Amino acid sequence: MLTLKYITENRDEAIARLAKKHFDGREAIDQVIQLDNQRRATQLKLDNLLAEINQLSKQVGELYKQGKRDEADAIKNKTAALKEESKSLSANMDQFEKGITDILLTVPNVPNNDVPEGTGAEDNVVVCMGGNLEDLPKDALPHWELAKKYDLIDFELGVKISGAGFPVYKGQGARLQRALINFFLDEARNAGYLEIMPPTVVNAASGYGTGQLPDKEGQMYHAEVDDLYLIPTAEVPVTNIYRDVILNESQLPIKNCAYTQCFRREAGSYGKDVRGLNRLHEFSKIEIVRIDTPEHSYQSLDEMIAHVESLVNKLELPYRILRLCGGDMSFTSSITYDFEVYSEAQKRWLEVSSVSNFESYQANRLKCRYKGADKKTQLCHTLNGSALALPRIVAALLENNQTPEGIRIPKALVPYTGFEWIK
RNA sequence: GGAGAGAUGCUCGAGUGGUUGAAGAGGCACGCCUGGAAAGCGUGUAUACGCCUAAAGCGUAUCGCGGGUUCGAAUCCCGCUUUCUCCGCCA
Repeated sequence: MLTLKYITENRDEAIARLAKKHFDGREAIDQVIQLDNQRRATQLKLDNLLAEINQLSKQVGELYKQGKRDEADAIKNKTAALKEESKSLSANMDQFEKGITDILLTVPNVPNNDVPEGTGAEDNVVVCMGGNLEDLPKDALPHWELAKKYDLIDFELGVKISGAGFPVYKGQGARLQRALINFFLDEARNAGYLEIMPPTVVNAASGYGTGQLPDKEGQMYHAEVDDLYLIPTAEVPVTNIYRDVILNESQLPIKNCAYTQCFRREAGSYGKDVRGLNRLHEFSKIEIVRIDTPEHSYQSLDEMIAHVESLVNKLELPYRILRLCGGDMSFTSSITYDFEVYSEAQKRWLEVSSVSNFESYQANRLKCRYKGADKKTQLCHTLNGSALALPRIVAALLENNQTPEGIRIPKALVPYTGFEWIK
């Protein structure tokens, strides 16, 4: 969430920047400012009152030591009234603070100035294109047909075991999954990321830390008996490593990567978007996460984009990079770049990665701070990106590399798959 | 799942009702000393919020978390979380 300090000191700027996300922040921000004023006034009163009580209590101790019981009892009566007052002031404080937090949780992050104006996907800006668009024969098959033809993925079997959106990978299909996971992890490690294997279920505090709760509650699977959530991305457990942590500036930037299965309920999805591998309830993803200083976080973002770009290049996939417009960005992001690969057989672009800088928005909820050379403690910037999500990469690989002889595996991947062709 | 014992600052560790934000030791930082280093000596070493234009300073809160008792709680009581030991179960 945005910091109270930013909102109270930059009211007009915050409102103007939020407008780019098509969020009308006027009411929320003015309410926050008003509650903050009440909070300050109340704290001043409360602090003074508590100081008085502390003073009197010390006197009581002294008087008892000196044996002056009557004087001590007189002061005791005095503090009783003060204490009643402090209780009600303290209750007010809690209310003001809760009110402020509740509102701040509903206010999205302010977008970076480079974020383009726009309301939806059609307004995103293509900043870069790469790779070669393959010429496929007219009878080219979509990946769900190829998966069946070569017996790589069994969607119906998944329905039987779990439900729609839980495919079963078999034979070369399963080996391709494992190969991609290892390939992506090795590439990340070579780029300096520390490999993490985190839990795939998290508690509510972690959900709040990265912002999945409360606003995306319905998108996560929830194990109610134990009040645990299945993670929608490794971002959640990995970023929460740094919850309530004060780092030293010399540790930054922190670079972590993790492979996990990801679980998404995808309530409300339908149609061609969910065909085959395009949208699943469970899928594999390698995530890269960085914690950095405000001064360096945009260089980190560039490095992350370059890393993801190197992956799609090595996989020989045609791709484009989009800078998302204000209307298409996520709630918590300050700036987001999407990677899409082209699926020749489906004639559409498939999103395979999303790389974002959250600036201090996530860090503020996480209380992830660092101490610089000047001994000052301040909020970190957090960033993350997929590097990469498997299903749509698999879809594009199968579709774009289909030939009459079988499906060709890109060179970079062969050492991992152990086979050059899917036949 | 059952029984018992713990949880104190960067770390170790003292503290069982009254200037205890917290002894002592270690670590770390800075300074002195030294040709240089070690040793030694000195100083400093949490976070959040508030007051103040700001700094300095002051106030409040924080000894796993949340509540309670009390004029006053790290210390007493209740609930929760978590760690360890033993028993049970188990990949």
